[in-house]
Amino acid sequence: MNHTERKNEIIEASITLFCERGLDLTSMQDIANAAGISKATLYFYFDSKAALIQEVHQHCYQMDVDACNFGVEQEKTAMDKLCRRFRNIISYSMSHPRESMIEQLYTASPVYCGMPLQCKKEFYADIEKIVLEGKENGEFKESPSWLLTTAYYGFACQIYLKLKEEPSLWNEDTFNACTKMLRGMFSKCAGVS
Amino acid sequence: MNHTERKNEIIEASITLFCERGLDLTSMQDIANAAGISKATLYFYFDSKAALIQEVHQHCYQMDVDACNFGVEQEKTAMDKLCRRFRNIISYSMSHPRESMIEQLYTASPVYCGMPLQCKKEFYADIEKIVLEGKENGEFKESPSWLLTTAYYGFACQIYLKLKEEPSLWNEDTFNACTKMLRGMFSKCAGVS
Amino acid sequence: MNHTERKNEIIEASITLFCERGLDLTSMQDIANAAGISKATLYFYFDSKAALIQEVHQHCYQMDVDACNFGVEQEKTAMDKLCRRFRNIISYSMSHPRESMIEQLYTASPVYCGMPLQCKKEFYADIEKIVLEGKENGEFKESPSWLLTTAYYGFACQIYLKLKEEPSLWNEDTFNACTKMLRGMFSKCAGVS
Amino acid sequence: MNHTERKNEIIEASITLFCERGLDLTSMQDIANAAGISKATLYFYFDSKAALIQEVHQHCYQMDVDACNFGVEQEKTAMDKLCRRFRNIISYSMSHPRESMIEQLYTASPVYCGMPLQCKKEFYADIEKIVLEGKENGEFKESPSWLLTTAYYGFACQIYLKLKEEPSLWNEDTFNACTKMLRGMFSKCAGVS
DNA sequence: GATGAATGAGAATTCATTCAT
DNA sequence: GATGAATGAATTCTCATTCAT
Repeated sequence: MNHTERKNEIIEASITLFCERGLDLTSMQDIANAAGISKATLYFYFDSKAALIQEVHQHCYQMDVDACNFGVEQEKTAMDKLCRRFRNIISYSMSHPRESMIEQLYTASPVYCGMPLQCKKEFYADIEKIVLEGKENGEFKESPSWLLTTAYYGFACQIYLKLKEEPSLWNEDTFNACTKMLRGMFSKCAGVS
Repeated sequence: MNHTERKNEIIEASITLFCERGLDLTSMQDIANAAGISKATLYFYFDSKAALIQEVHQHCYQMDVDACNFGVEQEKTAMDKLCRRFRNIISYSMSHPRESMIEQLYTASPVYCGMPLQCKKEFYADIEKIVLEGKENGEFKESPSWLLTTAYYGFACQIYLKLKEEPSLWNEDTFNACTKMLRGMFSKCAGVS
Repeated sequence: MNHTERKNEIIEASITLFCERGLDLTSMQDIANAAGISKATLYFYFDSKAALIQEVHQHCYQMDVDACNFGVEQEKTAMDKLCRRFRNIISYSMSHPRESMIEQLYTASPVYCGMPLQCKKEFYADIEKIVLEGKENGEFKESPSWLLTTAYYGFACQIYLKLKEEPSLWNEDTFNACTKMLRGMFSKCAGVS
Repeated sequence: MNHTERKNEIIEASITLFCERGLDLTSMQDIANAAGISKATLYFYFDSKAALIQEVHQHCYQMDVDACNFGVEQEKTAMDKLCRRFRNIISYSMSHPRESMIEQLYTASPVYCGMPLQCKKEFYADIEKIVLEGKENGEFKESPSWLLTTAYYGFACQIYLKLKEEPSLWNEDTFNACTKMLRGMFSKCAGVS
């Protein structure tokens, strides 16, 4: 096993433990044990616990960002892109509950992540790009783009949290109901009643 | 100072520290120091750190629930109730950032709160009641009530997180834009385009 | 046993261990064991190892300063004062070898004591006062007072180190030979040959 | 670079680090980094940290011994030899502060050097030889030769320590004042007043 | 010759909790 | 009610040393 492989193994073990006990209550000893190496060896791969957490989060975050963008560009309308992206978010999160949780743990920690939204920059940028596109071509409401972006993000995250607790709710009907709500939120004509 | 007053003082000190360092990295000694009492005395008021965290969260959660429901019943339509409730959420959170953060910290912790959504039961119940009312009287979409409830909750939470980082964004225009989006999400006629 | 007594007990235990193994190779665990308390209790009395070392050194240094000055003021001539002081230095060091060694260990450490001579300020000041007195009343050489002071201090310290390794050398004859040398070093009339 | 050159490079790096952090708080890793080699390679050149310290000290000590004896034999009187030696000591120490400090660190350590004076054998022997010569030919006092030797050594060492902190004090006047004191200490006729 | 990888032992320090006073 | 004193267990991190390659 080479350096990178061993490092990934440690990251994998860390992810599992962090999800079970949280970042702070998981000790380096716990991680070393789970990875089948000594504590000292753990420090050979990561300079400190903070550095390990950083890398673990980066690993999970990057997977998430990539998964969410998959196939989005091929959709034609901005609305279709948002919906595709939504499906990606949920699919990825449902199939990677541990990685998703790492992101939540990291984001929630006042110690490791001071600015919750700052540390999700790429996410916000990717969504906002679609929002701006939708506003420019007249698909979307006149609402400020930060608001549309934030609303979309909150919608998606919360739906995921719900589905995580009751996975059986995730099916094509649910997805359709979600897109209907997204259209209501974003489409120019909607909500003026 | 009587028992309850002193207890509240400890809770206040805890809230501040928990926000700065997180639940796990704040020690009982830190709290005792901040409250101006000895560590041993702290244990006179709270059986354990877990119990203290529990009470601190309960304190914050209850304030939040009460603040969010304020005046909601007096609104006529379900939509108006949701909007009123939304304004309450944001107003309360903006004026009580520490208490709001405690809720986030608690909810995010896999140790103290296993089921994130379960520990927000009242919240969900209160929202769902309005949602059901709206569906019954034909105001709202046919979407499953759990979805409407979840979407509303995610929308509100995320908007707050954004406003927390940029408080100047919170004004009447923003509120109007939010209600427009909420109508789009919930109103029967919207988003069918 | 009250706080101060227990603290002194810890200092005593520390002195012994530091002499045997040096400052850095004596662990807080070693000290706790020797003092018959737990490591955590040790930290109740001293904030850190550095603080403990500081206090241990201060304790030893103060004893030394006091012992060396004993009876010096009652001597008439500056030369007699220097000789009396010399006898004090040797007597104290011979009867307190551990405390003397602590001073050497501390002074020699680039970590704990950056400026060796600075941390012996009182010593130098006490000697220099006598030197200046001797120069003013014409007893001593015209040599710079820093030189006389330094020479005296070096002389005394090294004699002690020798006597420590061969204690049987310390007797009245030796003392007389020493005073003869001191007179040679300091007296105006001497060394001009 | 051959074996010896590389070894000397390691010794050089060690000297610098030992002076900054002391013997015990300098790690083999620190030294390897400073020498630009891996920790494992370091063990190719030195069997253990103790062996490295031993060699580093020996290196510094030998330089010191050689420098101090330079030209001494060519002086005629024992007194001139002592003075020449004194100048050598100070000159060497001032131009090799790191090497001098290594000797102090080593001598002060109860772990590496149990008998401080024993480990300076050559020094003592070299000085005592001159002292005996001076006593035999009637130049020096009748004082025991160990005392004269020790006094000389202490005088020289302490003057150096002072000059190290204030190098500007070292000039020809100071040297003359020192020789005057040495004469006072050693010359038969002096200090009998 | 050189080094990446590994580790057992141990370092300083902290923590939640207890209890006699 | 309040606290000084105490501690076992755990935490992060380091160190000298080894060995297969």
